Amino acid sequence: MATTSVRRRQPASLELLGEGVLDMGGLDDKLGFRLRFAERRIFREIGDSFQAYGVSPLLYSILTLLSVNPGCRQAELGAALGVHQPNLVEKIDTLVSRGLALRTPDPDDRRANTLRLTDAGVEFLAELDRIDDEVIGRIIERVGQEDYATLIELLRKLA
Amino acid sequence: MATTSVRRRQPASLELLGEGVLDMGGLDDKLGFRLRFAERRIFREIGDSFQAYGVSPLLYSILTLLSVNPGCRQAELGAALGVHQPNLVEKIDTLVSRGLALRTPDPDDRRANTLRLTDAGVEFLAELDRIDDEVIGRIIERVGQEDYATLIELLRKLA
DNA sequence: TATTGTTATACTCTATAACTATA
DNA sequence: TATAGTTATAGAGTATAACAATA
Repeated sequence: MATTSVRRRQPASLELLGEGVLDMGGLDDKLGFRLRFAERRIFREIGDSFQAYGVSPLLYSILTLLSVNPGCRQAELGAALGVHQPNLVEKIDTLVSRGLALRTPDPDDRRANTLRLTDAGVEFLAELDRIDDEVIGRIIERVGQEDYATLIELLRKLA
Repeated sequence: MATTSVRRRQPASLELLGEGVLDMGGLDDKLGFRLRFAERRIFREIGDSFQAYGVSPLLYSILTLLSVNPGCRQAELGAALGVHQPNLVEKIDTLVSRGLALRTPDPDDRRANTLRLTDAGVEFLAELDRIDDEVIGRIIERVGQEDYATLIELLRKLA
């Protein structure tokens, strides 16, 4: 056990190290730590690709669900994504103000809104899907098709 | 303690649904989505258990590294954890103000501080470790020892 | 010049209480 | 009473620029 600190210089780009600087004390074998690192890595890859379009991973997932569930309500969207309603309002506002989605009062229940993509939204999502496919393709290339599928299966089992 | 009827005025715990409400349009087969769900689930389990101690998963990881690397610098800690230095300052402040860690000027380099746990910090971490073991034990029980190990291995490969 | 720690700032995601207008 | 959406607010975690002291 190290009684004095290991003198390592280099601050260096955070994303490249993570480990190798200090004794990780078993931390790097823990599920929480590995999940955090993996999520950051993947979200950075996807997020960087989406950044030019002003879209976060969450916004992309909202667009995806709206495209498959036209006319759904905000409450349903929030439940499906695991996002609290108050946090969804601003996201929908963004999509509406950018002309990508419509928020229409539900005639059957005047408390509710129904959501759907505009034509511009459909087109926009198609472009994002193309980019997402590229990114995922690179990831699969890196870890292999089989491990990729196993990983998704295990993550599903976990949560 | 929850035997009395708990009045649920709120959206009925988002964490239990996630899917099953809408057509997920393949979103639930995507790595980013699954990582987000899994990380939230695990961090909630760990975070809930730590909440009574006023400790977040990140703070726990800091305590762990300090215990194994006494005398390390803030820059080293940040690099090992993938946390930018400005974001680390407040965390260290917290630990110091709670009497769990010491921030001592490095006599060899007067720009730097060296960090180490106090006796109270060591004791505190031991208690947190005990709780963490319990939580991880439950998770392993849920997914099985083999899948748990595979998952960590694949996450490491991914990031 | 470069690095350590720091301040300030901002953005994303998440969380809860409380309001409104309906139901 | 309960629900759908909203407002306001708060807390994590993460990101960059810039500064003082030191190397």
